[in-house]
Amino acid sequence: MRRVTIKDVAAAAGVSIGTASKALNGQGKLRAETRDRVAQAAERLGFAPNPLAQALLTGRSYTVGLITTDSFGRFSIPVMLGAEDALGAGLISVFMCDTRDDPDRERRYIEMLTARRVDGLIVTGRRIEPRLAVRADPSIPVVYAMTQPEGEGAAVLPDDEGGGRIAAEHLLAIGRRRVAHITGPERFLAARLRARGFQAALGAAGVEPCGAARFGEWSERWGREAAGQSLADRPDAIFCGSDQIARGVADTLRAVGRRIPEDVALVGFDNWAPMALGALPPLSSVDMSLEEVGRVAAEHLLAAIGGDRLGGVHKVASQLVVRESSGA
Amino acid sequence: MRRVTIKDVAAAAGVSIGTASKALNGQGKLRAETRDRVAQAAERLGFAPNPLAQALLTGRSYTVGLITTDSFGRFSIPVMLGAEDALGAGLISVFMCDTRDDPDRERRYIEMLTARRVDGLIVTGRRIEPRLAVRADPSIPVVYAMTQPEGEGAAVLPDDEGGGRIAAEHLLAIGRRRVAHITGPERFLAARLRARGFQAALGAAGVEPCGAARFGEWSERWGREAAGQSLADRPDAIFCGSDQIARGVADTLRAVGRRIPEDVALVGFDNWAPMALGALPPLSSVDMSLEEVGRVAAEHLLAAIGGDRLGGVHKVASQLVVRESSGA
DNA sequence: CCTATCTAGGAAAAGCTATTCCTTGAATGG
DNA sequence: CCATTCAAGGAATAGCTTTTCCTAGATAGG
Repeated sequence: MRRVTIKDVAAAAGVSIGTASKALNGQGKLRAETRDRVAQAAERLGFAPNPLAQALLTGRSYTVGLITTDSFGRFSIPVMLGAEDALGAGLISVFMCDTRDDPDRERRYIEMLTARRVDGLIVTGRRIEPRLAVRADPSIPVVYAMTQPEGEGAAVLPDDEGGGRIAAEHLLAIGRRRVAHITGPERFLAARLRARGFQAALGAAGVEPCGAARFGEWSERWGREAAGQSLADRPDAIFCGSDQIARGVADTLRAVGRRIPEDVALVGFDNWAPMALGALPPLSSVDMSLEEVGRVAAEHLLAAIGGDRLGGVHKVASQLVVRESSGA
Repeated sequence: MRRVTIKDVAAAAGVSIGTASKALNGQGKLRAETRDRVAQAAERLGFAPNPLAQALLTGRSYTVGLITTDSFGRFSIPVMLGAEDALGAGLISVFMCDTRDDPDRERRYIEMLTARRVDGLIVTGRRIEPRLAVRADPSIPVVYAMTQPEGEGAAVLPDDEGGGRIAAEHLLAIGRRRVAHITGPERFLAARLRARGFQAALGAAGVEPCGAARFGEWSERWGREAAGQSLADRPDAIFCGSDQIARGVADTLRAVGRRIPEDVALVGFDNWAPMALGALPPLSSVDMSLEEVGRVAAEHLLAAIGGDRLGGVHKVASQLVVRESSGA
């Protein structure tokens, strides 16, 4: 049960194999009648060109490598889905590569992908600080999604600073003036950016932050603990650096009898559905639109593959999803 | 900057290209000195064979398709990581395919993968009921991971029934005799299996379940609600069908002043780290070893690619992770 | 010394497609 | 009527590797 090749199509249509190729690709000078005959033969035989042969000949494989450094964690998944979606629409297949932050694995993957003649690379993963740029054949375009490479390199990032800003603006808009901030480790760039956007928005409204930003961990435990400390400042709203933190905060508030949102409004970050929806009450949260980040990254990559020069950093706007923890 | 081909190696070593190939692959009859010369030339030039050409010629591409029906959700991710891990060790690359449960997308992916001459397929995804078998070229082996196909087909599944059993056995072992069960929708095969294993283990110990199994949703909200109902039965332990349900249950127990685990012990299901660890207190939970499921599926696939006949259904044992919600 | 056998390695085909260059026949223009 | 141009399609090449088959030389045996 051999697969049908263009040779079979050519024979069935009574033309040479070069002619069959031209007919199917709309190239060269052929009579319309001939084109039709070839097209019908191809249809009848169920012909599909062999991508391997095409790639070998043309140098374009219609594949890209999707490299993640953090084992497709909670954040890279949506990015990767968005990317795969945008690429799939362009009929490009995706090689999945999980480097686990191991430079050696990364090197091997890059070699493999280069050997397989991928048309481009998308690199994604957790970001603490700008990551080392992937060292690949410079002729193959690379787009970073959600991570920023050192030095040069095209990147698509969520807008953490903007996310902090819209959270603050929302809390101000619903009338809160004593707004505290509890967030993750300060060594995370994302945590610093969110805090900066948050403070900038308060400052623009002439409001002082309610106590200094509390940096800690991304965990519920830290949320519970920090909320306890924060209560001394008598906040009427708390902006949390993650939904997990927000849940911890909510636990403590409930335990001491503060009502959410009447006494203290709460806004989380990540809009992680099972966390945000399962909370009591359901959490307002900033959504970084990670799928969109992936989609945009893929589009940039497609443009680069198409020959456009790659640009610098592109930020995708975050969006606030309002639920009961901050009114609504 | 052309890539170096075997032709370059052959020229550098002063042999024909066929001879170079044999030298590099350990085939044919060659003098040891010649082999070395070729090997050194290849090394010096940094030669790596073109997988496209190899695949075109031999029909083996050293790629497999990884198809998920549920957008690489929380359950398919670990499976896919385990599979990728096992395959990567075998130097096989993975095409990522997200069908979103759309038969049309699935068909297109299968076509694409077949055209690209993948050596095999792994199908994974949410499982409510046995899924329709993927209709692919019967010459290419398929292994289902975490989903079971209708009729024939090799599958690797987590052991839901065993998971229910070990949860019950653990609760019995710590002295609980009034054990209730709150779980997800009854239409999920997994929910029914867990309940069955749970009841079987109780029965084997001569213990009556504390009230009938409560089927509902996989959500915290359902956990809160069902826990309220269940309290009338005065349970001293509750086995929950998911960690989310367990968290809801914990909320209610706390709200009515029942201590965990002193008054009521709790065991969840999934061992979903952020949920289980963030809970108050941290949850004991059944871990389905999904990475292992993926790994085993990949190994089965590799065996099938290697020519072994594919077997039937293989179950991977679940494991109980004990945390504070049930003693320890 | 001649033939059979073995060794080392070369030539060529197969796997499949896209493109460049040619060829052939017809049509057009002078 | 002859030369030129154009249309239609064929032949061949490139892209890269592996394997089969073959050849040339050497060695061994009779």
